[in-house]
Amino acid sequence: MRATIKDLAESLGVNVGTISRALNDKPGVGPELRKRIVRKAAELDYRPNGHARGLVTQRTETIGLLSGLDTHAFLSNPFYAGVFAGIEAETRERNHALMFASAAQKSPLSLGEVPKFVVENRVDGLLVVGPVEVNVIGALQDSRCPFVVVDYHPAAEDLDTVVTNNTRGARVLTDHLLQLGHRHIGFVGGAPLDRGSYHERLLGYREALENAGIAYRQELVHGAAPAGGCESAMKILEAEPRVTALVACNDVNALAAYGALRARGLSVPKDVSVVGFDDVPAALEVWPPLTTMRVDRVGMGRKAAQRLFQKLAEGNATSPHQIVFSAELVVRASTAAPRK
Amino acid sequence: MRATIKDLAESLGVNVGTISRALNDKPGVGPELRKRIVRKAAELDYRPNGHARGLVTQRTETIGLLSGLDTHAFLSNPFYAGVFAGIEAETRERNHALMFASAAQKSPLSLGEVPKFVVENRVDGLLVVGPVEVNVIGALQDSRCPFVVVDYHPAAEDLDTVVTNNTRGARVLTDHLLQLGHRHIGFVGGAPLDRGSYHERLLGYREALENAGIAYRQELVHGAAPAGGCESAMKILEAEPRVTALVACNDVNALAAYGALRARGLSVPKDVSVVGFDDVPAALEVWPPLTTMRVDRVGMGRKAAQRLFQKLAEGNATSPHQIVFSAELVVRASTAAPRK
DNA sequence: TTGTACGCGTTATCAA
DNA sequence: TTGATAACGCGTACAA
Repeated sequence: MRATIKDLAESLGVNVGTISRALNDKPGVGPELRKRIVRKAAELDYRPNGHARGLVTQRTETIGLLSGLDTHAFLSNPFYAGVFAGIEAETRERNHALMFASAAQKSPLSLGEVPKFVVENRVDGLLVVGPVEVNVIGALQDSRCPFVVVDYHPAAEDLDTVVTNNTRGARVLTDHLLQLGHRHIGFVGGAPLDRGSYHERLLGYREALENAGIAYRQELVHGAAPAGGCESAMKILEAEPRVTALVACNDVNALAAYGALRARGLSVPKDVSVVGFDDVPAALEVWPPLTTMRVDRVGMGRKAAQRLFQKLAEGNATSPHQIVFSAELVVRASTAAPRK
Repeated sequence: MRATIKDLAESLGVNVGTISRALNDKPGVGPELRKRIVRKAAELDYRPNGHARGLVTQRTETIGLLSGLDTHAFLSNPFYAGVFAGIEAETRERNHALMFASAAQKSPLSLGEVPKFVVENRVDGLLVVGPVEVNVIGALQDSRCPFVVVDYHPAAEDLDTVVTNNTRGARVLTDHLLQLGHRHIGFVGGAPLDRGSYHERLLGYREALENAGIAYRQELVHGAAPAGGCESAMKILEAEPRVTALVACNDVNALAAYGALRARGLSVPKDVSVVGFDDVPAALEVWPPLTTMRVDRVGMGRKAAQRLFQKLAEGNATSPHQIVFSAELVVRASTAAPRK
């Protein structure tokens, strides 16, 4: 059994209150006694019990990370893995612990329930990563637990968010293809496509087309299942064989589309150019290396955590910030002028 | 402010003890009163405070996940992502929360410090995933916090572990190459290579070679940095241009080796066959699809969590179990007979 | 069946 | 500067 503050007090013949003050660097303890207490604490390997402390201070020094996606899908996506890593780094540096939970579709959380660790007051604040059901956002607001949303910005909600400029990014990518001379350009989607980042990227694709005077065609847009880029690309090529370029909602789906093209005997970029989004490590390892938008995913995670800590310090009363990260076009070998 | 058990008691005119019994399904409450209490609790949205409960029960209904690697490296590896997902699923189904921390090289944890959430009694048990410093294992044993190690088995320690049969797997892979007729086979390593899974895979590679009467050559083995498969493959090919096959310590490094081969104008599998380990999703998406060992990583995570819960139930006194998962050879298009 | 009261390990507010 | 003691919110023996 680990030593408690009481053991420490008894072994030194002083009061527990004094121990507490000494170890928490509060005034009101003689320098000599303080020395003795600190030494004895190290000797007994005393560590304050988190629950007891949390009970009285109402702070847990813990923050929660809530994924909008199913856990496996979340972690398999290098983008989210980077955000997670950034959050973890910032959290660790501030001496806070990190809890994880997922509010995926089918889970009770998606019905507007708040994660266990929130209702039980075991986290000081929450980082919501990725598209979550709107119910969840509502429940969170009711819970009065400070939170910041990363990579998602529900329309018409005034929240603290950290997002990428998705629409602009997709427009830049599509413009790149248009400038190369492409006219028949498909969009390989992801799930969900009706909201969140992929939706915004679809919007950017559409904007770029319309600016170029090219009609938006529903049948050139496909994708609902997570990591279903291969299937989506297949469907697009069936619907319109003249397609010479594909904009994918992210790198993972872009690389999956490579497979579909290979299966049809089409080569990248000679027959079809492909662009992705996120610049995941694999984008550089495949052949041909993928043209994509680079996003500072670790930085986004860090920034979101920083904002959350700021809210915690300021008492959750500050007006919401919307922080936008810009993505940067990285041209590689997966894009070229269309054939002939 | 969230309602406490006291609020609930007062609003019903009964005692807090009765409330506690009613809500925890303990005997000693009349069915009628119990009904009223349950209804009122729902009405006030009462949830017991985790700290207060943890303080008295000495259980937190939380388990910790400790990564042996740096967080980014950990999450970027689909193998570990799968283990994480399995752990999360099992944990969630048992109504426990999950905390995450990393005991990477440079962190104070690696010097034998135990994670904050362990010393503060905020987790009931711990899952250690991947190769950790031996100091950490020692500290954990001293802490008397029940734990299970996944994908790592320190030599000469009698621990609860869940691992893959790495040596056998690498032998199977190498035998596959030998049967195809390869004689000059390199090994693309990873970090760490002196212990843990990659070390065991190296052993299996070595065993297979020696069984086939082929001398083990130090210069055909390279790799220390994480995800340094490209660089390692380069060095091996420089050291011995006659190499016709590469065994990689995992799929991620195998795919990185593809890049090195492309850079030298070598084609897979015509010039050089490549095999990986883990069967990550990308192994199927690249060209050519990778011959590899399939590992049930989600199952390993689940199993480890199950074992941990079993230990918690049985009071940590049971003798350690070593659970070994077998990997399965998946032959795809990245392997063929050597040229000529 | 219900109520009382103690204790879990801290921090914080008083007195001394 | 130090000590005593009351919270914090809950579970649980024990008494009624």
